[in-house]
Amino acid sequence: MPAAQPPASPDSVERAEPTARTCPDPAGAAPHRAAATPEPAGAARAKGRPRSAAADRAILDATREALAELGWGGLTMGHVASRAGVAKTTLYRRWPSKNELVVDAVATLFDDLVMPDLGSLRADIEAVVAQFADLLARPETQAALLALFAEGTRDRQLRRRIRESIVDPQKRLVRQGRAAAQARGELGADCDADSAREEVDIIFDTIAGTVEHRVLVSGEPITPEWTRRFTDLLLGPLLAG
Amino acid sequence: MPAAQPPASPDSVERAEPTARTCPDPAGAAPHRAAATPEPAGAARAKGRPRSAAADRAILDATREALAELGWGGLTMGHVASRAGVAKTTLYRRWPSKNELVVDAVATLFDDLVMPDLGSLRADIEAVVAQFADLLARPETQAALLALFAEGTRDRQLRRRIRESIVDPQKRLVRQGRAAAQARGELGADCDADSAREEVDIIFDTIAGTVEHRVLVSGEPITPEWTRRFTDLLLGPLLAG
DNA sequence: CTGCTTTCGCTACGAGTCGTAGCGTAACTG
DNA sequence: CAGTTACGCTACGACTCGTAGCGAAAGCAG
Repeated sequence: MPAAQPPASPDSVERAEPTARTCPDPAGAAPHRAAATPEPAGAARAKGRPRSAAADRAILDATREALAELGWGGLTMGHVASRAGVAKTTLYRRWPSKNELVVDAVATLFDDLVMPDLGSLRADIEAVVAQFADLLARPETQAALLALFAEGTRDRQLRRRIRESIVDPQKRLVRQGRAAAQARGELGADCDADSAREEVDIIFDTIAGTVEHRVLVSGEPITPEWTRRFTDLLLGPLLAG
Repeated sequence: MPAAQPPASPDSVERAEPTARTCPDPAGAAPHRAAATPEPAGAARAKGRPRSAAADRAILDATREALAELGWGGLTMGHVASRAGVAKTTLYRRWPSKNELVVDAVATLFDDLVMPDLGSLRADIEAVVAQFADLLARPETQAALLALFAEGTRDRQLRRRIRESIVDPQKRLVRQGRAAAQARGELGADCDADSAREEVDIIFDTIAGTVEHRVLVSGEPITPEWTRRFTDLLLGPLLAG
């Protein structure tokens, strides 16, 4: 017996303002295709009915909600579609699979992290660690992050997408913190660009990896006391070098 | 049309020596049951046909092979069963789901990690990091570890099982390294037990989390140069404190 | 206004997996 | 011997996947 789909009032997301462009892939969701079209880039082709920006937002919101409620394993494309008031085919027109959809849905959560510049390197590090811990405490993040990383170990394309959308942008926090500390005189100037980038990478992997492991694997909370001890670990050689 | 199962010679794993006890759960695979049986523990009830230890090994081996070839998402219970030359029901009699099966299949891989005692804390740390990096380079480990951690964020029972079988046992490496360094005089004696345990925890989370993040998320290799710099990070406050 | 193009909601489909049940048989104990 | 448990095998309903086809809607060029 068919008719599994509820009425769901299909007009609920139609006819909305086409303002915010959180659109995942304006030129088609096929990044693995190697420039088959003649025109190189840009050239916003406005032919035919445009894609509903409201549907984009409804889908991404529904994805985050479903992640929080059902977790990674419970999240299905059909579920997201009906929750967003959208047909399943509409999802597949924009994202090739669950993985890419969740990357876009979760990436925005990480944009809220900021480098506060509190006047000392220690205070800045502790503040960022606390922010990251709060982010990892959210159910959407918990459900999505490690599962995405796991999928990324098998799918190079996906891993690249995760890095570009979620991981690498956060390295700005380390760079900003270093710059602020250098301006204060807490840290010396960079010797050369390569060495500086390697140091940023190692500090980033250490902070991100350690906090993730503490929260998501060991399952223990990030207390101010823990943050202080962890910051001790980072500050020792940093201030010395 | 049925007959999807190949002949597979069902006797291939039957009639084998019941020696090695890598058996996952001798008292039944229901750890969530709260001691319903009258007898408290032990009391090896040997009634009826005993479970085939050879089947246990065949299943765990097949699980590791399938993980390496197909990854976490490609691993199905039916696939493991036919690869092990065993009925699917036999799997479900021992493990309630894929998650628990993979925990047992992967746990043994981590037992190979050893604390070498090379004469200095730095050499010991670098050796353990290199071992861990090698372990994380194996496809079975890559496919399983992060996926298990991800599932564990939703399933408390599973997370406990992961910690008890895979994660926590490796803390011995940190304890052994500390003890060796203390014997050499590189480190001072412990003040109290609580403080020592917290320090072991934080060092463990830092090493495990950072190396995992570097290899599995950033996807960059663990070079001797990287290991040296990372060890610098750990040694600074350790030797000072 | 009339075509032309693309998106949309909806339905339907084959393929695959899940976890369970039932059956007859095998293995081991007392 | 009877009693008990594990095993291989088959079959099942429920579910998800990703795709195809349809008619209708929403834009743009003329």
